[in-house]
Amino acid sequence: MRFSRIFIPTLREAPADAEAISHILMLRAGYVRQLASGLYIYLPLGWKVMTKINAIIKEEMDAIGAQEISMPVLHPAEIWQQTGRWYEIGDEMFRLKDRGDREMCLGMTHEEIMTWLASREIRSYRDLPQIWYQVQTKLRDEARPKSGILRTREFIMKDSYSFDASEEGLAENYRLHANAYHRIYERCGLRFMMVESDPGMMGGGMSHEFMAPSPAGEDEVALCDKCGYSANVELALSIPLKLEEKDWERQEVHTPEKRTVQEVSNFLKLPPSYFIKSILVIAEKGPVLALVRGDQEIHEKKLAKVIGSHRPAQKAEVKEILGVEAGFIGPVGQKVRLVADESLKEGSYVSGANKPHYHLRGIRAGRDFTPEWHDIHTAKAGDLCVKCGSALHVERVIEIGNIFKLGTKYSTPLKAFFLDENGQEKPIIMGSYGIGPARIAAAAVEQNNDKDGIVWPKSIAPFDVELLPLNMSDPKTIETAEGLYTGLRESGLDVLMDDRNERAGVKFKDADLIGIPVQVIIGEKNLKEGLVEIKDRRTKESVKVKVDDVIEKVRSLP
RNA sequence: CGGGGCGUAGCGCAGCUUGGUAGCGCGCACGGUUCGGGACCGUGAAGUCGGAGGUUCAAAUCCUCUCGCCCCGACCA
Repeated sequence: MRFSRIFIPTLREAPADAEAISHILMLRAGYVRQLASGLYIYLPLGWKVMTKINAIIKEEMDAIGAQEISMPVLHPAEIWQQTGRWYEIGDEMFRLKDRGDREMCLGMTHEEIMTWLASREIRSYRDLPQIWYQVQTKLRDEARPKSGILRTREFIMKDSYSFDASEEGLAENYRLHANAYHRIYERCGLRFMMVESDPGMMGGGMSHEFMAPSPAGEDEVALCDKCGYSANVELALSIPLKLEEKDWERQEVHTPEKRTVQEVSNFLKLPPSYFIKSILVIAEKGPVLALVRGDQEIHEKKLAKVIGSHRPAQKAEVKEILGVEAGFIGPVGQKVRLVADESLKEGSYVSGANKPHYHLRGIRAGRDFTPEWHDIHTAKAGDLCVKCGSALHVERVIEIGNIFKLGTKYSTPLKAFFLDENGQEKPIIMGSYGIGPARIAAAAVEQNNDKDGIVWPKSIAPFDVELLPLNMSDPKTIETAEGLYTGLRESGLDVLMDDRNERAGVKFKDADLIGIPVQVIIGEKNLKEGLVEIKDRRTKESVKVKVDDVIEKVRSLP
């Protein structure tokens, strides 16, 4: 492709509302433009990248026997009502009515529709297993779209669904998908990891997420270098560091106006870890007092798994329910439901005395209060691994894919049954598996850039090579560039030639911004000796080679 | 949904406090000089100042409402 004929609107300055590096660079380099919040246009370069990523995904899906199909984006409400998700999912689902006043929605995922298809077409164990997939647009009315194409309201997703007669079959398809995903991300040149994750509203059993480390990510994972334990912090288990045992008598201490753990900690000259943080929340079934060690944070999702959805209590509610103002509350003597983090099982602690301006020192679980025990603290760096006991670290990541074992969550309500060898009717056992190609692209940019722009991994770069004839008024330069342009293309490479009548500096700047991995620089002086320069975008190192050797040299690059 | 910020030419911004003919840089068009890391000179086109209402002789500027976008949080198949 000739630069003069492809639309690449590069910008010298980034639009002020872009913050994430990938967002800034993709705007500046002319890959994408924003239509509205969470809605993006892919320009020619951006779409080429997406096409390459999708091609890799499709190859690997086909390789595990998955079959590509295509489903509508517009769905009748009825099917979603049958699984209950029509009611469970809130504002995130785009809903509308057709001219006949029938309720419809825009597809945010396709478990329902895939299962509907299976329910009509699959009758026998002989029809199983199946893997169906599509690369198709999803719509979700996100509460807060952000970071350019990382979180949008409309996005392309590769979603696949497995259908099996047995749990063993599901396990095999789950494993096949995990392997395929590894290959996909490797081929896309990403640093990534697979971690345990919370199935959330997808339901079903096991699930894993594929995560690309990046400060731009929205998730955090806890990792153990020693044994390989890795999990989203939403469910990561960890053991907070043990405390030196205190041999306190149970005793009230006067703590005037000292309310927060930090204030009392400073006042009593005791580390926060010797305190019990008591937080009152209001769940659907009533108030719950949640307890964690003073140096820990409660993880809302972990707590929600125990007590259901909940909200923090307001100050007036604390006074009314616990009989004491916030700041001096504690578990001892309270009648409300107590849910405590397991790290509090042992040891002697300080908590609020349920009496204004007093705290209680020397309280022990089991003797002074009896809570339900759960892991409700947020795993943090330095905590110990529950599997091997060595220190965990925590990393910020971009979620680039996930895999779920669904079991019969969708097949049962949608009556997707098959007859087994014995003529018994059974629900199909399902899995679902998603990849966001735009997130792969964004993660690739987040992980591969420098002060001058993007440095694409070779496999997903919009072009393989960029030719830079520097002086377009020099006939010899043009002749050489045209020759190489034809030759490189004939050798199977995708070539961008900057044939614009621009100064060298402009071409260099744009080439670095756009980030094509290999640059072939055709300058007048080198040409007099029959040489051109081949430059690596990542290292900025270049070698001079004879014009005749360029094609072979470029093709031999890793 | 809660908190914060911002809407002035394609992009980046100034002007608003203290109301009085809408500006700067980049980009864009044309002419000339230049030509290996975002050139220079000259000429020029381009803006309902997000929108509506109000105050005023007069509103980008003051007031009210509203829409949009970004960030933090909540939420997130």
